[in-house]
Amino acid sequence: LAGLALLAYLDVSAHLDESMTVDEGIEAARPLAAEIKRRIREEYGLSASVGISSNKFLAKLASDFQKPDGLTLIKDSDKVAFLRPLPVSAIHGVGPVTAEGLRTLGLMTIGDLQDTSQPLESVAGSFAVRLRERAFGNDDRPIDLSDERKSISAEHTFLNDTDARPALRAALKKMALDVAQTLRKHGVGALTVQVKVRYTDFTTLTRQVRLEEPVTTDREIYRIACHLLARHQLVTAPLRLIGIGVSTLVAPSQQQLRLPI
DNA sequence: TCTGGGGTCCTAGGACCC
DNA sequence: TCTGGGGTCCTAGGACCC
Repeated sequence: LAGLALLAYLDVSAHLDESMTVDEGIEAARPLAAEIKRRIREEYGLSASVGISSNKFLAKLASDFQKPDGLTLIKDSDKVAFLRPLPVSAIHGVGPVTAEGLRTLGLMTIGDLQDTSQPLESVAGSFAVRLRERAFGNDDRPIDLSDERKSISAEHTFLNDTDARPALRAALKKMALDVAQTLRKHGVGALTVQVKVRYTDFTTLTRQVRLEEPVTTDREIYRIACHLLARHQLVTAPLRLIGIGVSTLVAPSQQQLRLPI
């Protein structure tokens, strides 16, 4: 049976008494969390892990803490100590590359991050500022309620690497159709079309083009994808993967406005 | 995870404009 | 003709997340 994981954030701060301290507010949310867990079990027969804290970063960390069926609170007064022993990779946004970069600076745990005065820009770029904030449990990201899509894509990895044109065309047509259907579902067109290829040695290239008018149909997307592949001569060796993506999503009927002069 | 698929965000260089 | 600087758009690639 396949697993399915869902994550949701709930901002209940507006329902708390103004006079409460942050820690009192976190504690006050406990009955609500217990009720949510109870109803998920009752209505869906599923367990859920809930984390309660003062921001999204800590709430997610808390929900991961006691994985199956947990309910974890991280109080503001405890957060710095709670974070100290955790590896830097526990911070959302720190993957293998950043973790290795931090390791070369001698920084393995979040506690190391709290204690260091070294500049972190060399390994984390503009993320360095947020990285230091997270190390102390600070995070001011709001809950994002918009469901706006920035891009839509489809890709296919072949069982056996291929440069056979019929196989590539068939894959491109299917992906163009998938992308066009998603565009239609969201009621948008795309001003940018991208192709992606990956070769046997895992080298991956992308090429894109910016259009004057948004595309909406699978035929247009397919045609532009073929054009990009040809123009940049991307199919000179067998492909392991081929993909199509669209971005710069706009209203489909958008017309170029002309000023009457 | 010797590597699947669909996303977001960031960076850096070049073109182009003022 | 070369000199500056700043801003925006486009393109390509990479890190990261789920």
